[in-house]
Amino acid sequence: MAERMLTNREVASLLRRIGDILDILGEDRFRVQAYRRAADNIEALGQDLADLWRAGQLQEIPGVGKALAEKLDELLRTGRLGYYERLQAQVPEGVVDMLAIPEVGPRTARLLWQQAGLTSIAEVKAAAEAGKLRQLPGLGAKSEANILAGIEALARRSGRTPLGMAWPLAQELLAALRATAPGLLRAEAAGSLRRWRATIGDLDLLAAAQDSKPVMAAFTALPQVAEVLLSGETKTSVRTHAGLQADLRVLPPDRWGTGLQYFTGSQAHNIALRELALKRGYSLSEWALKRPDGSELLCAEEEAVYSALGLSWIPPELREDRGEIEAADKGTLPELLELRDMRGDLHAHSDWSDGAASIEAMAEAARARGYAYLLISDHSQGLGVARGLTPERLAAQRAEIEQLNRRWSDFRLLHGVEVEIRSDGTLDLPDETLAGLDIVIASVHSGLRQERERMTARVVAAMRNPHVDIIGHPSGRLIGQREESSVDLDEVLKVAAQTGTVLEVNAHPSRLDLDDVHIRRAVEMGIRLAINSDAHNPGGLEVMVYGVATARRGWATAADVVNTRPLDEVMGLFKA
DNA sequence: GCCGTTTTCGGCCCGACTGTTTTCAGTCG
Repeated sequence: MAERMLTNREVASLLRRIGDILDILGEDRFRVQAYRRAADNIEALGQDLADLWRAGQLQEIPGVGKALAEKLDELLRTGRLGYYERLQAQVPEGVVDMLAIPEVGPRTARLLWQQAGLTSIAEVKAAAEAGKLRQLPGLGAKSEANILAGIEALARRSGRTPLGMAWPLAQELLAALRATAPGLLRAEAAGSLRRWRATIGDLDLLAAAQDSKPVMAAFTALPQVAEVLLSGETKTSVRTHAGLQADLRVLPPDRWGTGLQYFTGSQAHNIALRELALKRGYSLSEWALKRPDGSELLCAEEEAVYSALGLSWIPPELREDRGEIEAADKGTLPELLELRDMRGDLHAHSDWSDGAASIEAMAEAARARGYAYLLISDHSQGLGVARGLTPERLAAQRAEIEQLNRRWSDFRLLHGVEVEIRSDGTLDLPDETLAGLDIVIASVHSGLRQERERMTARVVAAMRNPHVDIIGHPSGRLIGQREESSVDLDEVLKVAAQTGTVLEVNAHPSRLDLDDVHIRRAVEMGIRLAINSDAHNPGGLEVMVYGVATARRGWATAADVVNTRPLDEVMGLFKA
């Protein structure tokens, strides 16, 4: 067995790398796609690939057949893959890296390598600057400039943008477009924004108008636009001053349904849906459902697209080709959780620790949202930077909360704490203190770089403490800033299923932790979730919408989430 | 490479846009 079991992500990235090399070598594109598809599905597992391997169930993963199962077996058994190593010997690493340059695909990378002898992005840049690329067959001065611009964009780009930053930007662009574009009938965000993915590549916007030209003109004239990247009759791409790329597609209103369906994606969902359409006698594109005789079935609404294919409408959050089409076909899609199902928030801070507002202000903000309860869960003593609370200050805080609770008949403050899970796995407050609180969240904030076994043991120890009710932001990731800790979430889920510990879906857009993939696995395992804002000021409660969307991406229903329940049920749940 | 209520062989989504082309290849989503 390998010294250290490879993570799903590491395996997926190796498979993608194989796909890239095969692509550059000019292999059959469906073989290339097979590696990429398998990589996606392994990343979407939510449980350790190694577990499936031990159970002999690798081929149950969609897109993994006999050949890939054999390769995965070798990889998991030995930590190496001979096939990959032989491929690596054929194409220099720097050539594979060139695929990351916008405008450079497999054919161009191969051309740059074999015809010009370039083997790294740096060499391509130097050659472009020296005007040597334009001499290559099929490339001209414009291509050379585009490649150079692509390399610069690559260096500038910091990867995908967190949902919490992209969403407001998209709304701003849409509002500006609605205000200025002549003849605009509808305009909405599509793409990964509409699917509420945790991170966004480009902003995908869709508009309906009889005449696209004035809409395109208004779009490129928006003050947010820094540069027009490409513009055609139905599609325009721009770079905004914020650095994000935004794509606008314009369609006539009677084709809005197929257009929105197409532009929402995901690509994998669209491919699977279009394959199904072919089986059911249609060719599906953004323009229409086309019958074999060439006649078109136009769909002004998205529901009509799915129903024409015999499917129930699929919520955008589920459109990742992870079984949603089969479920829609059988009529077994889950009734997803809605924002309005949320009756309270079980993670909020006040100015007793590192929050910015009084308990009273936080309570009134929660009441204004229509909540029936709010858990005040300030940090514990060990987190010095957050002015964490000692047992004595917690007792004083309890008195204030009891005082405030006399005020309302329709709302209740709950008293809790977000207790530190210390490096050795012990908790930062004594059991007798924890026993006196309504709900205890246990979280890791320090020692995040511990190795996997120790980190996992810490969290598991906390879960086994009978006073701990919820594990806060279980993976510790900060999107775009910090990878998740080394904690073995697979093990955490297994223990949660035993102990009944609730796992948090931290709704802050920089966390979204648990992520969608592990939420889905938790739901399958019957683990209860709490979707919490982790608010540090009254406005912070508003991030709940991101947490709900992430839970929806994990196929969660209201029944899976404890803070959809009324106060008495919640209290009963945590007392037990 | 995978996959199968039309197939175990022969399929594998579909279209927009650009650049370098005289009709199409490459890239992207």
